Amino acid sequence: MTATRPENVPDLPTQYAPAEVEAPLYESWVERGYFTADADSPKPRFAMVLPPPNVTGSLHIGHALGHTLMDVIVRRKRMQGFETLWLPGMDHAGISTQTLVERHLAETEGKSRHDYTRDEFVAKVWEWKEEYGGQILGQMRRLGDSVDWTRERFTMDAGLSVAVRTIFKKLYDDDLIYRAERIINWCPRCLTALSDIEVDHSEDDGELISIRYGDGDESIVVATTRAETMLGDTAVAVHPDDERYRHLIGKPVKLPLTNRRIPIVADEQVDPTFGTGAVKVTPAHDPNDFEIGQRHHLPNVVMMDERGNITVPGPFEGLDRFEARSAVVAALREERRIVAEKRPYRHSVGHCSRCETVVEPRLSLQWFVRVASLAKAAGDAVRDGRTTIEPASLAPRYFEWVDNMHDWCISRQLWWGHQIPVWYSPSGDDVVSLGPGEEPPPGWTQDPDVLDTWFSSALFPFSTLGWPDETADLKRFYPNDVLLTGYDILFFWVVRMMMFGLYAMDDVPFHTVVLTGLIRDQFGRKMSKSKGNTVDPLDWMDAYGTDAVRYTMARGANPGTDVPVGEEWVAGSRNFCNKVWNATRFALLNGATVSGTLPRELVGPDAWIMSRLQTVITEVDELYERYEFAKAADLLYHFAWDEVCDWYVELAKISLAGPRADVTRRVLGEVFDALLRLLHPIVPFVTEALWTALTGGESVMVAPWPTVDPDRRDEAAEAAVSAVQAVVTEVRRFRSDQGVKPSDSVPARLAGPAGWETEVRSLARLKEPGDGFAATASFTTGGGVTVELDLSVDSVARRARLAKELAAARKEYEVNAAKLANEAFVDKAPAAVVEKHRARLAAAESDIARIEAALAALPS
RNA sequence: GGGCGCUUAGCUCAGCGGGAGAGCACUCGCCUUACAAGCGAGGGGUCACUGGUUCGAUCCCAGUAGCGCCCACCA
Repeated sequence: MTATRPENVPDLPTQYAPAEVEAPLYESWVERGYFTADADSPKPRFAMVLPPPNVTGSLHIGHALGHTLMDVIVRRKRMQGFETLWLPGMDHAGISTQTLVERHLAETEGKSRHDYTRDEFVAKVWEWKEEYGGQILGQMRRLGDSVDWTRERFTMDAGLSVAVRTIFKKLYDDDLIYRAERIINWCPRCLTALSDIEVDHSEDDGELISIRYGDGDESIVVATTRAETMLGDTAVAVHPDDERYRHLIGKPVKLPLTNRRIPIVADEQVDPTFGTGAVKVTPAHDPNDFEIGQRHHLPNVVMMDERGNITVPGPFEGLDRFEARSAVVAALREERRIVAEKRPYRHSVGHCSRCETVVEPRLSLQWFVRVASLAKAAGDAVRDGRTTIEPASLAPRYFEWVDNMHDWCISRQLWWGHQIPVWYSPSGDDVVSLGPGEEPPPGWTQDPDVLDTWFSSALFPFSTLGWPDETADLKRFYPNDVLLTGYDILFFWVVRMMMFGLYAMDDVPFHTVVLTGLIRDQFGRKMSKSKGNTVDPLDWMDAYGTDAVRYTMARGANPGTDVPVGEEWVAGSRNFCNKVWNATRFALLNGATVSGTLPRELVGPDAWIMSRLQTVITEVDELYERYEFAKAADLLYHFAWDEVCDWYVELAKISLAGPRADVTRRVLGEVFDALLRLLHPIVPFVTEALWTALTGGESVMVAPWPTVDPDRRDEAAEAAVSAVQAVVTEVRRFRSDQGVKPSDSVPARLAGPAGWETEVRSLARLKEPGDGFAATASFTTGGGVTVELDLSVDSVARRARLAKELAAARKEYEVNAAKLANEAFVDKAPAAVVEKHRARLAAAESDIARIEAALAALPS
């Protein structure tokens, strides 16, 4: 701060205060329209899909990761001159929202959904949405998301509803949607069907009960984990080649606890090696049994209602499925029909992904998407490279899913959602699907069910752009360029967008799928409420600033891998922001400027840092193109801190006091201008505050992305500074070993590195030898620079250091000597490698000589 | 049962054929006039184990032992 303070320089505090800086910036960006895409712009375009958060949601740490990375991508593209569109939206989230509003109504009005008509209830949900929904949108602003708010959409809004009806009718007319009675996953608590992927499987403790059906020679033992479903058995199946049971095939057997007799059938599906090799068949309550039932024309006996209560008349009627299980087992035990019981028996059990209730396979009339052709197309698009998955290692997961996909159950027994656009004639015999604006004949009634939430989410990449209308946006921004999302919703969403995008638009919805990992805690553990290790990103933003949170996210994001985060890391990121703040503050206080010509020829540190900058720009670009966020963040961190702050700023302090001060002021301006622009996508707020202060420009957001100037590369300058760094570090090590205080300036004589003596003296705190200088200590650096100092030496410390260096040098010598003594190595290794080891051997040799001489010269 | 991946410094992770790296943590010394949210210096690793390929392996191959994730209709 010794330099004269330039006029009109903003007065920056010595500590970065995020709360004061961030708040006004975001709204000013929005007001100035920086986020708004222009469909008519002549610029190349870049479009990205935002995974629409649930209307019920609030920003969690996973969003913080995804949104940060997406914002990094889109901010860089914008600076690179692309017309960027990042379209925000929300998902109506059928089951979650309905459940939440039901709970809300119970609490506030003491009423249940059934106290209202369907229309009234849906109106209540909309009221709730207006009042409480969309919290996350404000939080996205806080995080800095540069989304185009003028195009915000909601999956239940009018336009998207038109898209849903349009594609439904198209699929229906193409025979790709059908209604059928199938075994589906049913949640007895949510009272709705679920798709396969809305069921989570876990290994639970159950029981395996072996039951004797029939008596005497014609009896047969079956094993089951669900004893209660025997009330719905309509057969026993065995493998056709199983000698043990061949004589029983086709014969009836009496079903215990009932008056029914059921046939013993032969079916290939039975595994003769499992249990007794005989299996009870309950076609209405098990998907496998249903298939067996179809093949053998067995009746479907439904023995349970939609809540999981037994409906078979008799002693078990009215019991729920779990009560019935023990009651049935007890009754069978009474009749001495239990042959074996294994408890606990661990087996896979499906749970509702929403409420964890054990899912009940249930025979039910539902709507399905026939996925075979759609999934094939989705797979082919990735196979032939029209869409690429980053990282490629996650592509097998995608293929595994699209190649083995079951038909998708899309009907849900809910009120909140897109009602299925199908109408039935009064007799129920005729069915019609109607597109938008089409009216059903009088007296026809609409199917009461709604569509799976993911049905409308799957349309997001084009429904939000106006489809089915041929809008300017749709022509301009479809297909999108990038979709970034967590690998956990690859199946839920990515695959379905691929299917519907290819079907409706005849083109992929996006060219690149970038998959991120999941957030974990600082010990790499999954975050969960039960572990108590969850974090709220907003708390961290309050404590350390948004940029610190964003930087932490970017720094952890290696492609496709999980991202551990911890509070100390956020603090470290905050420190980095503060470092950049103060370094820029230094530049400002010393008159850094971006105006005026930068001389073609630079010398000294100015030439060096400009050369390094070119390399950094090149490397950062390469990393971003490969979605290597962690490495880009790390590279910029080290360039900013280690090179710009620790060396260039210190060297600039020297030139600012000399004749080249004006050039250095200009280079300082150039370097910080570029550095702030390079950092902006990751840490938009602090860079905006600093960049506008430094340059007086409008906004770093719309400043061009730095490009490489090859003429600024200067290998000689880089080599010179490397040599200076080596000498300075050696002198500092010597001082530290010798216990010299940092503030003590030691008289010293040195020659070299040529032309850099002033810099070395300054950085190593060595002063010119005055009258009466006595060289009481000296050493020669690895680079051959001899430094003589007026200093009394602690021989013990010095000897310890030299001994350590000598050991290292000797080891280096031996390793290289051994290699070079190996004829096979010299023969077969590339010449350059051999040469390198020769050079290392020579260096080690001279180091040994130098260190031994220094040791010998030490007083004993 | 299928598929994918991991094991590198105390912790979390990069590196992936020719000299073991980062952040945090740790030790010592410093309020050196941008920054103590800082500065300087330092310590710390038979790169899970066993074989193989190679002139050369943390890196490639095989096996072993742990750990993790995803998918699947095993009663």
